[in-house]
Amino acid sequence: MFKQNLEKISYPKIEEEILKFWQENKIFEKSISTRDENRSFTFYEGPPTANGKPGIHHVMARTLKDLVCRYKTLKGFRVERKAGWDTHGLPVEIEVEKSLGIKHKSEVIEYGIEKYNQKCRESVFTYLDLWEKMTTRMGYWIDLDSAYITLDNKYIESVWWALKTLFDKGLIYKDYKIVPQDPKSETVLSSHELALGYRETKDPSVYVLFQRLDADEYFLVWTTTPWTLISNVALAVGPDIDYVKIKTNGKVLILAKDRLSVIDGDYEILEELKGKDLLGVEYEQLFDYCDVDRKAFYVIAGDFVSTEDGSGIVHIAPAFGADDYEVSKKYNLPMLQPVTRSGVFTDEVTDFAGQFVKDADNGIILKLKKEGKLYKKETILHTYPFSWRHQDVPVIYYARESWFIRTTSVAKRMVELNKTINWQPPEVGAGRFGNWLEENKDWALSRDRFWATPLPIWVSDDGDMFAVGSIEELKQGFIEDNGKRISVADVENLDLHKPFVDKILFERNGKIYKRTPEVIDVWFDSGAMPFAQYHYPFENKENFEKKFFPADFICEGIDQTRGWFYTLHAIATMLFDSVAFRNVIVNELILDKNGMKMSKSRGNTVDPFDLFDKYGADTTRWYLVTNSPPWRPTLFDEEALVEVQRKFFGTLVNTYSFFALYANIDKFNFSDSPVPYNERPEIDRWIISKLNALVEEYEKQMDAYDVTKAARAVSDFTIDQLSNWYVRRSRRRFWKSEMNKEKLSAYQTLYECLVTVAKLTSPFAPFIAEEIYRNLNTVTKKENYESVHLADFPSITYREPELEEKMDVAQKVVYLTRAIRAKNNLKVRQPLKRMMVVVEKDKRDALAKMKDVILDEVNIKELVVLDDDSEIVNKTAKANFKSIGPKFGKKVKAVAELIKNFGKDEIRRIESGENIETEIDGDKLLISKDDVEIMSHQIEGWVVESEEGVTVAIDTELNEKLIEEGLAREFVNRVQNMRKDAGFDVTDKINISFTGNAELVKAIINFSDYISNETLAEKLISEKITDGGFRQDWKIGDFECSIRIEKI
RNA sequence: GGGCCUGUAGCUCAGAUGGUUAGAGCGCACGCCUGAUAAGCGUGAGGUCAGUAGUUCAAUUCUACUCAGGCCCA
Repeated sequence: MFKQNLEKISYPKIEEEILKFWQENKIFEKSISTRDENRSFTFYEGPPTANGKPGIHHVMARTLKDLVCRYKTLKGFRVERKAGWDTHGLPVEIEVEKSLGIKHKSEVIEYGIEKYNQKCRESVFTYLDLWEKMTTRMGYWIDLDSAYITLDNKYIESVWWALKTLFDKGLIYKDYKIVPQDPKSETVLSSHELALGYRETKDPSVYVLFQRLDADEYFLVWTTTPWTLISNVALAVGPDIDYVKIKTNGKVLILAKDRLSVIDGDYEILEELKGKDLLGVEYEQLFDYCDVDRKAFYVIAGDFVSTEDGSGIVHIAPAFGADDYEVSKKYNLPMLQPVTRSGVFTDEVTDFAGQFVKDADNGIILKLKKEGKLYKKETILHTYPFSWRHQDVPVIYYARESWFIRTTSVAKRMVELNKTINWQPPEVGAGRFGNWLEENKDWALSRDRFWATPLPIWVSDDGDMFAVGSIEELKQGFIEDNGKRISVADVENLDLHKPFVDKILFERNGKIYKRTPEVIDVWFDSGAMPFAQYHYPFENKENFEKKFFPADFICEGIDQTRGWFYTLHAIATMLFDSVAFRNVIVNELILDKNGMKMSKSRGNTVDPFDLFDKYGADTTRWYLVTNSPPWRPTLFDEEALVEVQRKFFGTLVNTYSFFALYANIDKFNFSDSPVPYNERPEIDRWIISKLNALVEEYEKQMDAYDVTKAARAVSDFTIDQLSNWYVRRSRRRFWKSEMNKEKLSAYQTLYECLVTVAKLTSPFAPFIAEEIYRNLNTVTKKENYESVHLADFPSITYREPELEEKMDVAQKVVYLTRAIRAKNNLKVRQPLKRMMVVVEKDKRDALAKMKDVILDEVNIKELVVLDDDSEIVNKTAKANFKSIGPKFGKKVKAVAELIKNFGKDEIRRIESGENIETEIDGDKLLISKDDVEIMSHQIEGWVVESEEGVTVAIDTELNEKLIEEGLAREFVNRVQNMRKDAGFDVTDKINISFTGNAELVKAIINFSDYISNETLAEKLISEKITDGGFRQDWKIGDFECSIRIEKI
């Protein structure tokens, strides 16, 4: 027996059962182990940080990942996929700091790094349970048991191997760089971290006067960071920019000519000069807190100087700006940095010592004003980065010694390799990611924090250094305990984190080497996952090189462009001169219904678990994939989920239920051999052909990673073709009591459609697909798979394109006919005498063949295919612009008008292939057949409807017989409704008694065979209705009528 | 300020190598159909295809600019 009443079970409940089934029967494991080892499809899981709650956008990314992997499995690939967790880094530390009430980095040291890192380690797994639950519940198949975890020694060892390799290649170096840093955590921010904090803010915008040493003149200089003025060492001008010397308010000022608009009040231009004329001019130090050890305080050239804002003269503070630092190296300028790492002025700056630099702005401006060095002060609104973890803490650009990876040395290669990656959507790869690579800057690798992979570089007092690339090498080091050296090899439970690794020393050539204290950017951890997840090169060397690298497919959110996508790509390029991934789907954000970003503070987030409980994971997954392409921002709308469930899943399940209901009645179990396709009725061949067309389309889209189109195609087929046409049209064949070849063919056909649709649906909605597949296959045992996810992708078995086209025509005619009936208030139950169809010649044959389908569908007795040159067809002509456009150019409009006015005669001539000669503006023109579209819109005296070359007309005249038949149909309809209301089974036989007026009774009697047959009535008696049975009163047309039915 | 994307019906989305009737679903109104369907079908109302300019015989489609939204980068 096929399982029945599927439509009455809740989706979440089915899903729970399927989950149990998968688990108990290890279906996921089998979906890998049963696939050929030599046909691997490699997928990389981007490790989420498990210390935050999973949200709906994670469901989106995971759905995409899962469905591609499941699809590839269907296609016979072996898709091994390991889960992974990102466990290091500042986000983890921030959480721990919060819980410990730590506000500043120094407090961590007081608290104890060992204890602190232990807390970090513990906190990482706070949400792991939730993540695993979500992963399992949504049906995301990934190996959670063998998940890679970035804090594991093995993982770190692989990362160290990578770092040592880069170090030995000379790609890691130490330098000053101006880096954005979070003054609160005293930590350098990576560009991706920095990006999180940009927001609009008000800052002072001040114009400052720098006095020339050689003249009583002033340079007018603009800045939005007054606190950096204390560290000023030079002024930069654009050598080719025009400057002016002006007299205003009794002072002589120098500024760019294009910036004169910043001058308040009247001025007089004294002199015009080029920037290069100013080079070398010395000026008086603005504030004298700091001494310099080199020549400073003069005008230099800077190519970054613009006249878009400010005064065209840029103040240079090498410690606090990237451009500043670059240019200062060129001129060998001193660097003044009277600011601590936490953004506070040092004692040197006596007036502002201990003040946070941004807070000192006002005081500095006041001092300038007092000393007459301020020209004017305004406030500007601009975007400025703030710390992404500490609200209202502005990022400070600061010169720090840092370790860098020389990614610029492979920048070109990265660009080249990127061109071989298939990005979905392509513009992210070519545009966003490509541009980022073009502008590549060296990767700031080090972080002065605690909970991360330690940088494995050991340095001696004289600056000699080496990198350690394995635990084996580390064992050559020692630690000191009470003055005794203990070899690392003898240490139990090695932990490759701080503070332990900091205790390890090496002695080489009589020198002692100590580890540099920094840890590394967590993004290096995740970028190293292709090899680190397999502990390469210490283990799995062969498999890695053969199978696990590079990935065939990855998928993450757009926010990973500069994050994981970049680090994967950069590391793979540097280490293996290869891409890290061949195909990538980039998914966009999920916004709320109103297009707002979802965030905890807005309270508009969606809890995935709620959705799973309410609608099921399948519905959620299907919705996310089909609503809009994943690489477009999705506006999340819960009501649309309801619709998805009703429309697609409802229809699919009902189609299955229909099949199950009748297959059980007929004891169909597919034990007979299949009826050859070419022996099946037309409608069966048609749906099988359509089904195969769907498989083709699906495969094409999936292989192009356009998963939305693939899923939409499945949905359209299921709803429009399978359910609303095939099943509806074929219902009667299933009702028939006797089993014959024709009926067998119907069962086999519908069965095949359901199994195939289940397979195509399975990557997207793995639960319901499993349910349907198993319900079918367990009974028939047609395939030897215990799960749809172990099955093979359907192969193309049968196509009959001409038949598909024919049915298209028939469907079009039916739709038009129904439109006429609707417009003229002619119920479909009322049979009509005749319809006429006018079509183009090449479709006439198709139409004739589809006659029966059409007539049955629209309840009309006769179909006349009309010759379109028949007298009663009225034709009009229309210009074919595609043809006349290129031919007649400017005369198009006149020609079109001419064609529109063609009469019967011209149309006939054109149709017979004759050219029509005409004259416009004195030029002779020839209008040929291709230039004209002939339409047969009207048939004289008939109601018509037409569309794209098909015109349908129906004869609305009724006769007595037709009216009687209409009444009989109405009667059947009432009886059927009663059967349903009475709760009779579809196979129950009944007796009917009825009363009504003479006309109705006559109709019923005349059509009694038809009525009995339709309603499974043994007796159909016109009599006074007595008590008993199930009775209802009806109005049929204008007639009253009472009906009683009883089960026999 | 720069880069990329988006703007089509009240809402969510299709589509168009440039061609004269721009589609679907939801919602609304009316009607139909129902022996699987808490379904389905039809009709109707609803669109200056964001705006402006240009190229062209012809632009919603191509180009430029503008506006609005989003993301990324400064």
